[in-house]
Amino acid sequence: MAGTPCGSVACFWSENPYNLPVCLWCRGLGGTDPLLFLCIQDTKLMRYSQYFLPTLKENPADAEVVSHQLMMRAGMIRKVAAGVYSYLPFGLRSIRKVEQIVREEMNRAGAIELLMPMANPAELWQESGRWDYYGKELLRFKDRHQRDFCMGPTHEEVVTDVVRSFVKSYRQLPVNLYQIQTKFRDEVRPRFGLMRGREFIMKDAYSFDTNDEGANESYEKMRQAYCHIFERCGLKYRMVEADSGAIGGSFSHEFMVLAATGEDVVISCESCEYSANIEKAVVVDQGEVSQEPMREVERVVTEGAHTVADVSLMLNLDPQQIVKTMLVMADDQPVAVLIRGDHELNEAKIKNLLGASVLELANPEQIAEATGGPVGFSGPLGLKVPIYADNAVKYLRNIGVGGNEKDIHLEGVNLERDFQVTQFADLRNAMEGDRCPHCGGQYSNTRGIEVGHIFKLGTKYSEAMKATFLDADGKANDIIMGCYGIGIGRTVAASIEQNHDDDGMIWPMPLAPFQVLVNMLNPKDDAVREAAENLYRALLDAGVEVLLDDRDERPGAKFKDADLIGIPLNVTVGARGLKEGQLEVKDRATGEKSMLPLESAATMLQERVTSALAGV
RNA sequence: CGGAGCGUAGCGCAGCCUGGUAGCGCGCUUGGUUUGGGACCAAGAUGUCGGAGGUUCGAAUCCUCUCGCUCCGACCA
Repeated sequence: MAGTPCGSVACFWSENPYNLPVCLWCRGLGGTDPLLFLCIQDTKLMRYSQYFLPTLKENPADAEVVSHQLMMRAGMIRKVAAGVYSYLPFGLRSIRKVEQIVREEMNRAGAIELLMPMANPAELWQESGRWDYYGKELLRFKDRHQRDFCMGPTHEEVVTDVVRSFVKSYRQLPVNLYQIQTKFRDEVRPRFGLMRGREFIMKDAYSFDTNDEGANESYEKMRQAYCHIFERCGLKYRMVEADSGAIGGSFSHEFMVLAATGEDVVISCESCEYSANIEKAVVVDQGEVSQEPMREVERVVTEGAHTVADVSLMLNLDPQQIVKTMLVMADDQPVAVLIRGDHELNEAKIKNLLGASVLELANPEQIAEATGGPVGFSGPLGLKVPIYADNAVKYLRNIGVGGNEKDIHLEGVNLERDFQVTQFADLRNAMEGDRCPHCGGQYSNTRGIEVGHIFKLGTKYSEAMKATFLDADGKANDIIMGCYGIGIGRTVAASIEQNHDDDGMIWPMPLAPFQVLVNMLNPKDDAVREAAENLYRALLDAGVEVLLDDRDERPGAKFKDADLIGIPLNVTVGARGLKEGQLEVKDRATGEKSMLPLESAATMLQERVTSALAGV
């Protein structure tokens, strides 16, 4: 279709039958820069036959979750190593959409973009103490001079170093710096494609304030920006209270995209707005001490009974009447934790209660040493280690517990009379049906994918790294920090987890790699070809991101690919509709089909794109 | 790091137990017929069977080591 180049500098163009300029590089129509005579249309105008969008009919063997499978099948990503991916053109477009939304909202919230290096010198990490603390997740390497480096898994050190070297006065604060950058965390077990990779794109922002009030304000701004971001992405999400974990700091919220396949459990109140990560969700201490008369302690042989379920059967007691004794090592010190049989221990809560930096379940040797008995038969009687108990335990009478010797449990055991507890606390996971601490409503469970996390850090890093400012009185103070992350790739993956069906992905308009797919059903039919090309041009002129499927494939194959790649609006240009002067539009999400008159199709499609973006 | 499993054509897999010609489906190439929901016919191309060593006349197959990958667990923003 393209003519012969004339050889002059300007002649990257030629003419086609429609009298439109054709770029000789990409063979697309129009979209050429009139000054440079170079095609600049790569972002808005695309022909499938010239594009790079290799789809797969079958699911790859190593993809377990839907988002991973579909991203592989739709040619969005390609695995390079465990947890390390190339972003192929179609996938990258969606990544860029998320980045752009994030960038706009961060800028609007007053944050300023910068870019920090992936390779970090060890000195900065030694200064904060995390070189030793971070563990194997930190990918370390040496340069040719044998100097230690690591790949940045997060950038508190680097950004604090930047700020401390330039910020001297309270007049220069507050400031909030962010970047969108590739991180590396050498995860023990990367999985689920982009959901938990080792290398991943993250937006991380860091706020610096002179006082607590300012820091809270910065935090609040970010909280609001995050809400705007996830709303604009068209995702169903919840903001939940979270445990601040290893990063430290005083409070934090997670942003969870709700999806059945989520790795995290979100507890939310059915009656009010309260939502929390299961690690954090408060369990209200309530109940009445049982008035059952105390029985005598009785030894029962419970051969081979290791689990609460086994013991419950053998003792003929409800799991609620059994208390399990779990031995944990808190910074290498053994501690016993009592939990009612039908409850689950919450390790984050006990870790916080003890102020331990490392907490793990005791191994069989440690259990034997602390209790004198084997795993599965631990009990509180006669224990020399501190005993912490969940609140629920204090309301029980005549409980069943382990006997600290093989195949023995005890019945009719009672608090105070038979054993003492060092301290009662909320130590279990919240469950469906528990009471909300704010309004008394009921908890319910949902699953979520953590796509954002905001922390109020305080002075943890500024203190360690001496990032100070002079206040109005000329006195040096530690800068108060906050940090705010968003997993970009994970947000794309989460969107797919939340929006797909058996046929493929269903993009929300704001994240869709293209907004409209024009399916030129039979490219050999002149009328079809011309109508499709014209629509394509018109959509382009209207600023719509459009992919023209001009491949000479069978209709079935093209429809299947269209469903798989999930572009929100699919226009079919075929001989059948053209006879009536109509085009068929299918809404990928609802499957709803409607006919559009040829002349006004582009305008109507543009309106639908615009209103979808506006969230109407 | 503990447990399980898998590496054979671009993708999905069979063959291995019981050693002897490397195979199937999809995809790809060429020609023809087809064209509104993954077409059909014909002809093709594609493999150091993850790597190294060993046993054997002979190894995809048996043995040892090694590398990579996946899943469960532990761990983790």
